[in-house]
Amino acid sequence: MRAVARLLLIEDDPAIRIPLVRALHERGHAVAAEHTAMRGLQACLDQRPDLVVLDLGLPDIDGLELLKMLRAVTSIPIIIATARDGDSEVVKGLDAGGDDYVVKPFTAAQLDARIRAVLRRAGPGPQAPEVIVVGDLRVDQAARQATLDGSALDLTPREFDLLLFLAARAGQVVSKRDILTEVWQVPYGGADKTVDVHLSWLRRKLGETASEPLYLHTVRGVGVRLSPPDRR
Amino acid sequence: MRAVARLLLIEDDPAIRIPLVRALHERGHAVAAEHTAMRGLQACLDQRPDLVVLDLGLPDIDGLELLKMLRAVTSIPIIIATARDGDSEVVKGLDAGGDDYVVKPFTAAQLDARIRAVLRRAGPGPQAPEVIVVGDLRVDQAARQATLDGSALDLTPREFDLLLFLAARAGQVVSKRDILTEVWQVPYGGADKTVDVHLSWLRRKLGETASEPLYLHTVRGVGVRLSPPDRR
DNA sequence: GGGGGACTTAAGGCCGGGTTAAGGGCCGGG
DNA sequence: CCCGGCCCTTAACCCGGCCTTAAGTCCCCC
Repeated sequence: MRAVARLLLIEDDPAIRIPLVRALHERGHAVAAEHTAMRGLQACLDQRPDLVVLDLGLPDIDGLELLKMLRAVTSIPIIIATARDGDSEVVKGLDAGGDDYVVKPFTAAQLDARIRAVLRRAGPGPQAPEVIVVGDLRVDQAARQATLDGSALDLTPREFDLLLFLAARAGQVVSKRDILTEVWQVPYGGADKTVDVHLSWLRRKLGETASEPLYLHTVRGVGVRLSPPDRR
Repeated sequence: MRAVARLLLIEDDPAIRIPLVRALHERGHAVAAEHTAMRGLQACLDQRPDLVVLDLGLPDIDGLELLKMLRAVTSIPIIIATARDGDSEVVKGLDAGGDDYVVKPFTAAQLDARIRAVLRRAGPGPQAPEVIVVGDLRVDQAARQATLDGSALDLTPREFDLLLFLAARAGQVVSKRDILTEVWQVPYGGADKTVDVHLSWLRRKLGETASEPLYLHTVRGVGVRLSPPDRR
């Protein structure tokens, strides 16, 4: 787990927000705070926090709507912290994608414990081993280095990120939209030709072309898949 | 996610246990129940449930101790459901390894929502490859790849969609009307000849013809059925 | 024997993806 | 502070394959 978790608190009431930021900070978290849904959404995309604490009663957009918007683009852990204590509210909040739901008033100690519980479960997430091996391709995450048949590949940062993303999902088809949002960190953009260009360069460095693929198989209409070459 | 989650409820009070088992079962879970910590531990090791709902006030061993014992050997999601509502109790429960903490009395709806939230986050364990197998034919949904006798089939997007649609309904006759609306996504079109053409190409790639079918059996006047070849 | 549904093959248009080249921005070094 | 290089983006063009439409033939069933 990360030494210090980066939290984002989205809460409009200063009487709650300010002391809560202080309390969470004292408990060893790095805390950012926003007071509207739109600013919270923006901060979420910019900062990529480890966890979001979300109030439902926001001035501009209802928190449930914001939650659904966030869930459309990210799987960041989200804890709902709100005054709405109705049973159906809790169910709706959790089903909309919330990881936990605490009702005001709550103590900082309990919120902190719930934060730690959620982070513990979400943390390792998609088990990211140090080095991913696909066929004769090795991708070393920590060293940010990839080798093919034992010889190092000279990759640019984006190329490595792209290769790492694909290697972590080896055997599965990945859409270019997913690549764009996850690797390029853009919420939604039409210009996915950039991905094509980088794929092309990656292919060249892998010693293959789109028409004679070894590792990067394009699945027309869907995306690309990284899988070991057919030995025949 | 699994079609149906296998839950284990550890709760000594029959006045709570019995209706709760019933309520969770009605909500689509497979529920087992134990009334002591030791039996719960044993059941946990034997059955390997997908999630445990744990009461803290058990007759033989305190629930917190049981939680720590479980955490020493497994990472199964555990939701604590108890009457102890003290703040420090919640913190201790979560820090001991609980994934969530609900205080009695709670509704079955809320517990169910929390169960779903925790399961969603704990996710499909290692991996859940969605592969459909019919005879020597394998259809891998995530990889969008089909293999026959172990060798990969080179299918076009529509061909794969068609094969997947049929494989998901293996053994059943599917009308071309259904294929047209589901695979081609057209509300209603008379030109279902396109389906015939694709079926023909699919047959060729499967190494069969309509007169010598292996997997794709046409049912005249009704539609087509995908089923394993007769071994002779 | 006739009719109709089904299968196959052929041809053409269209769209998605690949590759290359040029331009601009950022960063490090001189 | 300036310069140079690397890297990313954008744009343009090309290419190939896939889907559709059309037409012909077969075969089953009436």
